[in-house]
Amino acid sequence: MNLSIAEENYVKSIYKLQEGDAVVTTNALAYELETKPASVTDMAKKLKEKKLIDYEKYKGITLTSEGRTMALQIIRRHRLWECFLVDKLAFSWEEIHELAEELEHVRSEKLISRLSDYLGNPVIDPHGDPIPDAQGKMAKPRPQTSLDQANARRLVVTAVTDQSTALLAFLNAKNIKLGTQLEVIAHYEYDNSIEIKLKQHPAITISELVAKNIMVRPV
Amino acid sequence: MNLSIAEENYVKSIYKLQEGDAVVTTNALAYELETKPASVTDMAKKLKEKKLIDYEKYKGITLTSEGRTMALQIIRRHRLWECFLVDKLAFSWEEIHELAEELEHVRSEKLISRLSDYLGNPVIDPHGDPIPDAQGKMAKPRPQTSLDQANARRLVVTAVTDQSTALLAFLNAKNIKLGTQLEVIAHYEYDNSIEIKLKQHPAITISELVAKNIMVRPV
DNA sequence: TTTATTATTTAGATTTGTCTAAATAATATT
DNA sequence: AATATTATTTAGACAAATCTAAATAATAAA
Ligand SMILES: [Mn+2]
Ligand SMILES: [Mn+2]
Ligand SMILES: [Mn+2]
Ligand SMILES: [Mn+2]
Repeated sequence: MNLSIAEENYVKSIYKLQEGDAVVTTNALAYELETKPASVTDMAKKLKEKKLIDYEKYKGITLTSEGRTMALQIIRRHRLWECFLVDKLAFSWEEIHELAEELEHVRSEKLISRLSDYLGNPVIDPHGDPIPDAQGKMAKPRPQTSLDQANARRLVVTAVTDQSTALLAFLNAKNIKLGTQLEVIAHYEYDNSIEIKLKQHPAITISELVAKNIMVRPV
Repeated sequence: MNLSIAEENYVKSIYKLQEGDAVVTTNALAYELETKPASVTDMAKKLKEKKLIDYEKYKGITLTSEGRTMALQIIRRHRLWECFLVDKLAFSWEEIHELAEELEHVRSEKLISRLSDYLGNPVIDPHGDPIPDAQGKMAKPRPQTSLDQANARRLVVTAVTDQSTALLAFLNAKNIKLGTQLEVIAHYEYDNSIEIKLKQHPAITISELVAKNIMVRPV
């Protein structure tokens, strides 16, 4: 089945909001896609018709297995293009999401399999997210927690859950990237901010919001 | 001004059919875009409104200088992606046009300038067509003629004017590519076919239609 | 358990890009 | 010059994707 660009964006967003099994609400999807709830309802009917989602009025949306397959293909294309932009064209991680948002809609199995080979068949993208293979299988991410909930002291950054330019630019300014090792110095109860130290850098304090979006594992 | 994908395809096709200065007819454009004349008339009104073409009822279409600028940008993107597909992903020249037809619509100055750098700022694409630079300037192609009109005996292939998979696959089968040197053995008046010989290959006879689409210059 | 609030859907429009069929203009033929 | 043919445009329709405003359902608060 051949999806339009709009349909692909819906399917991808539903996958993202589902996080495994949860039901996706009309409002949440409208917010994610920066559109209006009425538009989501319209599209939900179409996607149901195409058997990509399960949907009953007022009951929310979930992907069918066919829909999930579609989503994983789109995500694969998105993340491979992100790798290309960073590895080959020297873009930095906050610039690539928007571009990949468009490149992901060029549908060609052959193009993507060649691109993957060319990049050395990477399994994680520049934000630390796993890349599905041609069959839709993803490397199960190694156990990781958000920085605000980590209890070990010495940690390594494994992913970033918010790909907004604002957060990524902030992390650039603080020299935090994937693989960066850091040490937790203190938790401040008052605002849940966290003091951390990177090698060769003075200690800095980051807000709870930032900490929630940095994924880490014990080094 | 931001063009839709459909508008970009129209502008590019108009540029192609204009060949410098000629007026483009409604029918010719409909044929080129595989659409209907009525659709072309509708779009012509929109493009005129956006000042990308000069158009008066029944008088045909020409690009304004703004339209030409747009066309050259799209062509630049198209041809750079073609280079990428051949040079980096090892596609062959008959597979790339369709893919570039989609990739060309990802609009990002920065992406294209990085891609161009990455490819070594090529000035001709895999079909021998010149690539406009960021300002829209193209290397004036070295004087070349179609094989059926060449009068020198020893020639080198410089471009192919028809990018159809059918022709390109034929040329592959006959080991003819850009840079291939060949010798004209005979012209046959009856059907205007031409006998040619490539080094290390037996002589072959090619039809007038093929010869018309192979561009050459004296070696 | 009513009532108020929030979430979702429907009704009806709009924009973009396309189409078919019919009308009109331009060009070619007799 | 009249007629036939071809090219182009118009009229009216349609599908996709979106929107606003109004109606309805679900949920929370009183
Ligand atoms: Mn997208
Ligand atoms: Mn990513
Ligand atoms: Mn195109
Ligand atoms: Mn080309």
